[in-house]
Amino acid sequence: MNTTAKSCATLTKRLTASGLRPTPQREVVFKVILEKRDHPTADEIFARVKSQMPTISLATVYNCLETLVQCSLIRQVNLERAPTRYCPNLHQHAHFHDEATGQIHDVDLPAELMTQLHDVLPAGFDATSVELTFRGSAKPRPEPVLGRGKVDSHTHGSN
Amino acid sequence: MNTTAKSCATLTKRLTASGLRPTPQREVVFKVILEKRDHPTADEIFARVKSQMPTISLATVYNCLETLVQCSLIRQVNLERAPTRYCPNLHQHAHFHDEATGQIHDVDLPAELMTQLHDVLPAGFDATSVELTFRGSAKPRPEPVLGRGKVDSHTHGSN
DNA sequence: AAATCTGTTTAGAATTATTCTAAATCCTTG
DNA sequence: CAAGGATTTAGAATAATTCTAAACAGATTT
Repeated sequence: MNTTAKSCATLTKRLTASGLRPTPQREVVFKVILEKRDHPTADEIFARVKSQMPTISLATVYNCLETLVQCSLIRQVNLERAPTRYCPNLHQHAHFHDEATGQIHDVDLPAELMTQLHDVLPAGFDATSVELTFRGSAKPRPEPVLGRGKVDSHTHGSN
Repeated sequence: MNTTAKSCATLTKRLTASGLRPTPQREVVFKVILEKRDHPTADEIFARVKSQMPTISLATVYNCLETLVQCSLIRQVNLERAPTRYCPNLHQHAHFHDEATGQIHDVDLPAELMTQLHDVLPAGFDATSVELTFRGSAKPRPEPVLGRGKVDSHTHGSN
């Protein structure tokens, strides 16, 4: 079973579980996001999708994205005052926004740190989600990975 | 020296340090944000400011806010797809966004945790700022403060 | 198969926060 | 006082997103 088929199965499962239909539009939007593992805006996704399905409308892309987010198949990333971006990486991770290049990098968050983050909340505060964003600049690294932490490999959990 | 006079002095100092002028508009916008320590939008600030200075324009409020943010006199808070909010609390803190009420609460972040956050970044990644936002719901607490952490008192550093 | 029903897609209009523009005004300094 | 740069202002412009209402699709019932 290849990745596309697998993710398509996941999509169908999640959608039907919520009483929603696995439409061709939803499939292609999801596929496009998984394919190129960056953090595209709705417009960029629209452009990529149109080459495969020229009749799709921007409104549909927005609809599909909302659905996919609701089904926890993708994540939404809100930066500054910029258009929303979408992220296929479902692992717990933070975002590093390189202000020089505009690029967004995923940064792994150790489970231990997540625990500590939640412990920072006073009693009575129940967080359903945490968003952590760094802003700054990243030096280009000639070597693969040599840091203290590591940049997430963007895998879409196979579970 | 009362708080208003003090913060006004800070404002003047910071502005002139950047070659900017301490105008009445900038003063009143800053004052209004310090007065009611919530997280107002530009529109809300505009409304509050207009009662004191009826001739001010919304564009000016936006201009002033941008200036104040640049001088690190206030902080900008970006939530979801909602209008930008502004925050007078300059302590290192996170935000808790109560989805039920729409309210935003400041949450203190221990310096120790900040260090750990920065340590999560791979080498070559230099963060100039960190934004941490929790989303969820907060149970109303009848008692003052009883949590593990504590809700920030919103003070505007007197240094 | 026709009729129905619900969910989905679509194009385009509408909304809305924010930024831009260009003119008027205000300070500061010569 | 005149000149010059910064600031304010009203209103227009922009741009991301949402809304609307009609068309469509696919499953289910008759």
